[in-house]
Amino acid sequence: MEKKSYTVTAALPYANGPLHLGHIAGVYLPADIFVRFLRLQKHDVAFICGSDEHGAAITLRAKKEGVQPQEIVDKYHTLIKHSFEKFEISFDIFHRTSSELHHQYASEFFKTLHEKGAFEEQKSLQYFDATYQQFLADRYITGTCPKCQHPNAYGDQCEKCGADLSPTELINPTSTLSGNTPELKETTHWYLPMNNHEDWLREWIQKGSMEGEIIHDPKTWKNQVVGQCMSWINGGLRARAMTRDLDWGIPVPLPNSEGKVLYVWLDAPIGYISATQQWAIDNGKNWKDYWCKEEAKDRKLIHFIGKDNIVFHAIIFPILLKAHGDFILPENVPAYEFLNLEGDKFSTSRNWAVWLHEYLEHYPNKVDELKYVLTSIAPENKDSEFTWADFQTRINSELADIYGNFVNRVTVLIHKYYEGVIPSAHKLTTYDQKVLSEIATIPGKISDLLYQYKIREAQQEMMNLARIGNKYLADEEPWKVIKSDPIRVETILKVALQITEKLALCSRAFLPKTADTLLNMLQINSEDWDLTESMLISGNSIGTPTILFEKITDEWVDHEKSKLITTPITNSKYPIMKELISFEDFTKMDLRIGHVIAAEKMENAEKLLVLKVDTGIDERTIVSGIAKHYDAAAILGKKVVVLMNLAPRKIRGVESHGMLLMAENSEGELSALISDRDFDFGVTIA
RNA sequence: GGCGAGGUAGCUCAGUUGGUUAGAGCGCAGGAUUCAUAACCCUGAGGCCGAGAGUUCAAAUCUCUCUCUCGCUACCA
Repeated sequence: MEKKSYTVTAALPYANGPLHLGHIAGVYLPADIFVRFLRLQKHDVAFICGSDEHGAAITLRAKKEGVQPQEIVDKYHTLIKHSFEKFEISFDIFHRTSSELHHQYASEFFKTLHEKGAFEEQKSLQYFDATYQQFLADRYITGTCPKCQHPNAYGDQCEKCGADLSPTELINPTSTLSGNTPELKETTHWYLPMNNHEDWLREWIQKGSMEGEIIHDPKTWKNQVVGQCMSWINGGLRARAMTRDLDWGIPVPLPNSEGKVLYVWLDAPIGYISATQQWAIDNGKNWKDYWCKEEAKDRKLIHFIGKDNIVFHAIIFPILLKAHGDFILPENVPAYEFLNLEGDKFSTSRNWAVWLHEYLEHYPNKVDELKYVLTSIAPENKDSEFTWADFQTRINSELADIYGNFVNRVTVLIHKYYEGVIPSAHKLTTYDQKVLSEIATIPGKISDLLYQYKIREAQQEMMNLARIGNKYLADEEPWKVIKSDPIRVETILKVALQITEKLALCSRAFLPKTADTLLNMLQINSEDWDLTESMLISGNSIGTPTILFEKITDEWVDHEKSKLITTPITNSKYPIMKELISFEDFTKMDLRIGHVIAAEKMENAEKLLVLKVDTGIDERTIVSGIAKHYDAAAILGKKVVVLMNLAPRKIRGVESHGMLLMAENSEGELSALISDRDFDFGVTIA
């Protein structure tokens, strides 16, 4: 039984930056093509998206720019929404997680799970740092070990005697944040015990079955998705805390949870549901028809995402949906790989990107061109690459030369011979019939491919219509036949126009603007994906020929490439100044020049070096995350600035006493600070 | 470090359960043509299918080792 209705989501963009072409090619454009196609197939579809506006990264960005988090999310929500509109991504709704409705529903969702016992609740007395107004994780507390009297044991463990501890056992506990004595307060944490869900997840992902019933075909899922999920499940899922200590987000809707918000897992994906609710309210629908088991029995839920989001959508969100009980589970999670740009990864921080809003501002009439190119290189099964030279080639030698030129040839000929009036067909030759039956198969081929999420190949099939058309004209040579058999030419051009018609119809999923132009010209108005009979009416006149796609010049390519290299970063690359501190605060820091007398890379760690530093008063071990910038030999013998009196901390099993001070530039590169007068090690800095 | 996914013509990518001369588009070369956006049409040349070993009558496809790329994850105060 073929299901006839769909709820399609596209990953919520995070509202702390604009969209670039990588986002578009790997999520939103494929989803939009799929949805446009489904609508033409007369499926009942809701296409849902919105901006994800919570989380620590946004608060950090707000601090950096010196504004409130709300300002950040308002700015980017608006920018992103407008970009999607101009690029004609046909969401039914583009909502936002900072909305009242979302807050309400996410809270309700949390409460339902809570009532059903989906969480493991842990009440405990936990140390609270009054200065920082936050609860302290175990490792942020040090004190004297009750077993061996070691003075610097951690809240979870004493590495001197190896004892497992809890923070309340420590004698003289100290907060490593403020250095003050923390106070004990009662707090509650809610954990999602994912380990309890391994069995059904395994069956659901590998076999597509739930409680014995097959609900999807796992063969249609991408390798990468099944592979990564099974690797997580086989590795053993762990309980994870569902709350965070943060003041920006959805407050945990339970007592004793001040200062806690719902973690992203219970926030962002619920945004799909709350967005659907808003849309349903606005359009007189029942949102449950799109999400709930009872009401949406035969509905397919599809999540379009990037590959970094696989576990989130194929394991965690399904657990939440199933634990809630009312919901259907995703039928597929088409995950796309990443798009690169001119040989390098897209990078927001390095400004190595083509920003969608800038493209749309400069080239508002080149929407379909960009869609064509991005679909051609959609990263379906592996990372792919965008270059401006390729952009030019694809538009010039494919879109313009094959598609645009074919349409132009047909319309010019009809104007030349019939003053723009559609001629009648007479007797069809076997070649005419062969061509007509060939083009009749194309919508079905595209359809098969799109149901398998193969949008590049599907778009190729659309282009094949133009190729067939060009070949038909070359074979039939109406410009020659007109001299000997003008009646025959009427049939030839009618057939050529039928190819154009089919091309226009198939283009609606991929190149909506172009399709509109063509259908308008041909005076065809159909909401169906395919037509068994042509709707062209002989005697109607078609519009004047226009150039559908202009060629991209070398200057354009050079210009865009040069912009990539020289564009300065939009926001200042210099972080804003931190809060003022008192002189007393400053003098608390003990800074000295140290001499690195031993250095080795820590095993099994990418970024860590274990250093022995002579500080004049002692030789101490410091673990430093600089391995990407200094290998052991390069730092050995160097004089470095050491923060001496930072509370010791165990890093991957090695206790680190103090830290090296490093300069960090906007690229994230590090440089050791060395005194320019070559003072000996051991001197103090003030 | 652990795990997952990739490495196929100059470029962007397909290759279904291992089976005869490894495919497409673009680019390139030659030819034909002029209705058309110096476009279209025909023909052709380009691949040690990342490296090495193994299983098999047969391997791009299965196994192992290595290597490069990307993602997730741990660790970077």
